[in-house]
Amino acid sequence: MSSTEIPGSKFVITTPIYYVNDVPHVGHAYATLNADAVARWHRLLGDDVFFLTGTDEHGLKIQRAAEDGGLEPLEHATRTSERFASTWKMLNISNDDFIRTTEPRHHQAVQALLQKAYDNGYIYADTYEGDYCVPCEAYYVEDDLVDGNCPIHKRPVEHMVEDNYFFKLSAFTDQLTAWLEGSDAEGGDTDGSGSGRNSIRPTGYRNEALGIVRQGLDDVSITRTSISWGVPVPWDTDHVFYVWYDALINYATALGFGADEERFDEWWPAVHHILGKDILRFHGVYWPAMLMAAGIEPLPELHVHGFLLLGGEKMSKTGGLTAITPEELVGDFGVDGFRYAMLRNHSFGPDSDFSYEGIVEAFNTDLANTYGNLVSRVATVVGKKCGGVGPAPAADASLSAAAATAYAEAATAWDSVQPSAALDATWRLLRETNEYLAEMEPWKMDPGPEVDAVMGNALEVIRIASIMASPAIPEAVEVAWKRIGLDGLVSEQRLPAAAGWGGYPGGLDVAIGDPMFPRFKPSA
RNA sequence: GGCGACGUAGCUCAGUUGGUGAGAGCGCUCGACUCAUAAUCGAGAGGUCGACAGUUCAAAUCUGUCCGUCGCUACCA
Repeated sequence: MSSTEIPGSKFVITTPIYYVNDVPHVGHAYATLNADAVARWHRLLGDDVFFLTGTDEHGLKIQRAAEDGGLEPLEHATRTSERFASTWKMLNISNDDFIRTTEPRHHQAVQALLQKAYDNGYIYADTYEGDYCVPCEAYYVEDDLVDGNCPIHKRPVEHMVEDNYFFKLSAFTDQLTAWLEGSDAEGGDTDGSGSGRNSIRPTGYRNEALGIVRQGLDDVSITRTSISWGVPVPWDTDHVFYVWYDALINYATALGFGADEERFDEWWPAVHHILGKDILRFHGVYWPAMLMAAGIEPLPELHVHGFLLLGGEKMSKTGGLTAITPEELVGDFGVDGFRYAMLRNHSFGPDSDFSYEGIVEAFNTDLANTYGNLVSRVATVVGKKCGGVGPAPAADASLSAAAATAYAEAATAWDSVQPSAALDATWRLLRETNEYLAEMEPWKMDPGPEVDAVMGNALEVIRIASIMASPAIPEAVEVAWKRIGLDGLVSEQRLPAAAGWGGYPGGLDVAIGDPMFPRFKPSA
C-alpha cells in the first residue's frame, strides 16, 4: 500500500479464498497470518479495517470428489470449509468475514458483475474443442501432452467439445500495461500526494505480470456446460461459470457488489489482496481485466508472496506441506509461537526455507530469551528495588531514541507488508533494552530515583514493543501488558500516539509471573 | 522450449536510486555478569558477496555470457 493512507481511513485486506479440494496446511496459514497481522496493524492505526478470507467451492474437481465420497457437493464443500474456518479460529485470525462461493450473495454478485461485462460487449459465445484434463479442469494442446497424457497428472485426457462463452481478455492489453507500468516502482507516487496506488508488489512480481501481458493475451473460456456445480450464467442457464472466474469475484461480493452499491463504493477503493506467486496470473491479469470489463475502478493493490520451501523445493512437491500441520505446530509452540515464527522467519515476497528448527530458533531466541526473559528480569528487579511498583520512564532516556527509530522502521515495514522486517525492528529495540540493563546494572543499585529511572525506561520499552509486536503475538502481549500493570488492552491502543515515549504512567503494580514463553526443548 | 527468480559468513537471511574499512540472528571460541526462562552482556574467529568479461573515478549493487538451484507455463499459499 502506499503511504497515502490516513488514519481512520478504510482498509480492506483479503487472502485468496482457499479451494476446498485441499485441507488447511502451513501454506494457507502463512498467507492468512500475513494478512491477519497487517489487518491488526491497521486496526492499531485506527483504520476502519475489513479483513476477508473464505473458501472456493465450485468446479468439477469438487463435484467429483463429493461423488466419490458419496456426498452432495455442498455437503463435501461445507465439511472442508469448516475446517478452514476452525483452523483460522485456532490461529486467532481476526477476519471480519468468511465468504463461501456457494453462498447466494456470491452467486448474485458473480452474475451481476459478469452480466455487466457481457452487456459491455466483453463476453461472446464460441465453440471450444480440445483435450481436457479433469483434475486440472483445463484444456491442453497436443504439444503439452506427454504420451497423450496430462503433463501434470500423467493420466489420459478426455476429448471434449463445448459451447463456451469467452472473455475478451485480449481487449485489455493496453489498459493492463498502463496499469502495471503506471504504478509505484521507480518514479511513481513518491510524495504521498494521493493518486498513486501501486499495482503489484514486490515489484519483481509486477514485472512478471507485465511479462505475461507482453507475451500476448488470448481470450479465455469462462463457462462450462459439462458440469453443473457452479454459478449459472444469467443470460444462458445451460452454462455455469468456470470456477476461477467465479472465485475471483468473491472480493467484490463481500463488499456488497450488486447488493449494496453504497457500501461497495465506499470500501472498494481500499482493497489490498494478499496472494501467492502461483496465482499471480489470475490476480494480476485476469482479475483486473474483468474489473475493467465491468467498469469497476480503481483496481486493487496486490501483495505477492513466495513459497515456503523444504530443502529448497516447494513444500507441496516434497509432500512436506501436508506432512506437518498447523495443529501440530501450535501444539508445540502455542498459537503466538507459531504465528511469530511464520511471520518472522519468512520475508514477504521471496521464496524462503521453512523448517521446524527455524521455528524452534525463533521461539527460543526471540520470544523466550529476548522478550519473555526481559519481562521476567524487569519484573524481578522492580520487585526487589522498587517495591513491586513500576516507576515512570525518564524523559531523557537514551532508549527513547531507540524506540522512536524502531517504531518508524516498523511502521514503514508494516505499511509495505513486510512483517518480518517490522518484527526485526521491534526485536532490535528489545535487544537494545537488554544491553541497556546490562550496562546500567540496576540490580546493583540502592533503591532510589536512579533505579526508578532505569526500570521505568525498561517498562516503557516493554509497553511500546508489546504494542508493536501485537499483530504477530496478540495473546502474549496482553499478558505482558497486564503484568506491568497497564489497564485496558493492547489492541485498544492507537498508533502512532501510543508509541510515543512516556506513555507508561508509573505507580502501577508489576507482577512477577511464570515465564511467558518457556524455552522450547525438542523432545527426544 | 518460453518466461521468471535466486546463488552474500558453518546455517537462515538483510543489503533503497552503484560510493565511508561487507551486515544481522543462530551456531562456534573466549571472557563478564548473576536481576532473569542454563538467560543476559562483551570480545573474537569465519565471506576473493556463484564464475568470467565489461561499463565506471568507484559494483555485492548496472550490462553480457556461463555454471548451479528453483518456480511458473490456464488454475495446490
